[in-house]
Amino acid sequence: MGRGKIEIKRIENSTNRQVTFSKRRNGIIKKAREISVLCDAQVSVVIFSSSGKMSEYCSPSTTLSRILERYQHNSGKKLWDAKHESLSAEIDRIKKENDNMQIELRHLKGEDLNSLSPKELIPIEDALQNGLISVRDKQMEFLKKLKKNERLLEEENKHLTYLLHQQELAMDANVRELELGYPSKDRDFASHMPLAFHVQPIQPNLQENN
Amino acid sequence: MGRGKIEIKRIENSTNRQVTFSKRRNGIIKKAREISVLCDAQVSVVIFSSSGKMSEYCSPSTTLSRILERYQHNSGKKLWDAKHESLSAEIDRIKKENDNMQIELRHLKGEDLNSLSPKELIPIEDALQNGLISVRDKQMEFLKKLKKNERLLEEENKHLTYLLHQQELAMDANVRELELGYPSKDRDFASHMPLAFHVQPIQPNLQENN
DNA sequence: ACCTATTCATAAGA
DNA sequence: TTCTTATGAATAGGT
Repeated sequence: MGRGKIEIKRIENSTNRQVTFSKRRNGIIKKAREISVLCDAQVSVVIFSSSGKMSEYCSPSTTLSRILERYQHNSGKKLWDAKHESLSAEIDRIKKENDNMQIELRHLKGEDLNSLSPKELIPIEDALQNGLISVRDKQMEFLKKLKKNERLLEEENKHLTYLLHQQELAMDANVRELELGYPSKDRDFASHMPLAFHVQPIQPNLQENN
Repeated sequence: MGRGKIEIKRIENSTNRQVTFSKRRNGIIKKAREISVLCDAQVSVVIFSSSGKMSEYCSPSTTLSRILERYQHNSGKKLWDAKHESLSAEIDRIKKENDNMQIELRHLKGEDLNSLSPKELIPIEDALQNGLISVRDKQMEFLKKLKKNERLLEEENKHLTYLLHQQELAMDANVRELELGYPSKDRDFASHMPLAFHVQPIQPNLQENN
C-alpha cells in the first residue's frame, strides 16, 4: 500500500525509516483503538522507536497495569516477580543480619545470657572489658583536655588581672597630671599608654571542647 | 476497507464481533511485526478479546519485561507500584535500623568514640558496666553449679566406695563359706546380698552442664 | 506536512 | 473457520 511494494526488512535510510515509523505507528495505534471499540477488546500497545521515543496505547476501559496483571495470570509468565523476589531476598538477608546484631547487642547488654555456654561468655566479657577501657580512656582524654584548658584560662586570667592593674595605675597617673594643671581636650587614654598595655588575648585558639 | 464502510462503534452482533476481532487482531500483530523489522523498533502488543482470549506480540530483539522496564523509566509511571514500593520502603527501614545497631555496637566495642561528647559516653559506660556485671554474674552462677556438682559427685563417690567395700566383705564371707565346706553351683553373688547393696546412682539427673 | 498512486486490510457473503 | 472479493484504508515515495 503505497507507491510501490516494499520488502519487509530494515529500512537503511535513516530519514525514511523515521518517517515510515511515524506513519505506521499512527496506523497501529489507530487500529488498536478501533479494535478496542469495535470488538470490546482490551488492548495495550507500547512502541519504542529506534531513536528511543516511546508511544503507547491502552484501551480506555482498563490500565496497562491491569492488562499486565491479566497477562501474567493468563500466560503464567512472570513479568516483575523476578525483581520482586530479589527484593524479598534482600529483605531476608538484611533481616538476618539485623537479628544477629540484635542478639550480639542483647548479649553485650547482659540480656539472654541463659542460652550461652561459659565458653561463649568469655569473648563477650572480653569485648565488654575492652569497650569499657576504650570509653574510659576517651573520658580521661576529655578530662585532661578540660584540666589543660582550665590551667590556660587561669594563666590568662592572671595576665589580664596584671594588665588591668597596670591600666589603673596609668589612669591614676593621667588624672593626677590633669589635676596638676596640664589641661587637655584629648580624652584618648589609650594613645597615652605604652603599646604593651593594649589588651590582647594570649590564647586566641583556646577551645571549649564540649 | 471492505465491502462497505463501517462506523467505529461496538459491533453488537456477537459472531460478527468475534470474526472482526480475529481479522483485526491478526492485522495489528502483522503491522507490529512489520514496524519492528522495517524501523528497528521495539514493540509490545497485548490484546484480550471480549471473551477473554489473549494474544500478544513482542519484538524478537527484546522481551515484554524489558519493554515494560523501559516504559516505566521513560514515562515515570509505576506499573507494579504497591508491592514493589512497599518492599523498597521496608528495605530502607530495615537498613536504617541496621545502621543504628551497627553504630551502637561499634560504640559498645569502643570504636568510633571520637564523634561522641562526654555526655554521650556516660550511658555507654553504664551499659558496658551493667553488661559486664551480668556476664560475670552468669559466670559465677556456672561456677557455683560446677562446685555443687563437684560436691555431689564427691558424695556419690564416697557412697560408691562404701558399697564397694561392703561388697568385698560379702564376697569374702561367701568365699569363706565355700572353703568351710558349703559347696554351691550358684555363682550369683548378688542374689545372696541384701537388696540395698545393689549399686544404683544416687543422682540420676546430675548433668555435666558444659 | 501534504499528495496520491498503489498496495493492503478487511466487511460481507458464501 | 476459511475463502473470496469489492471496497475503503494505509502508506511509500515524492514534493
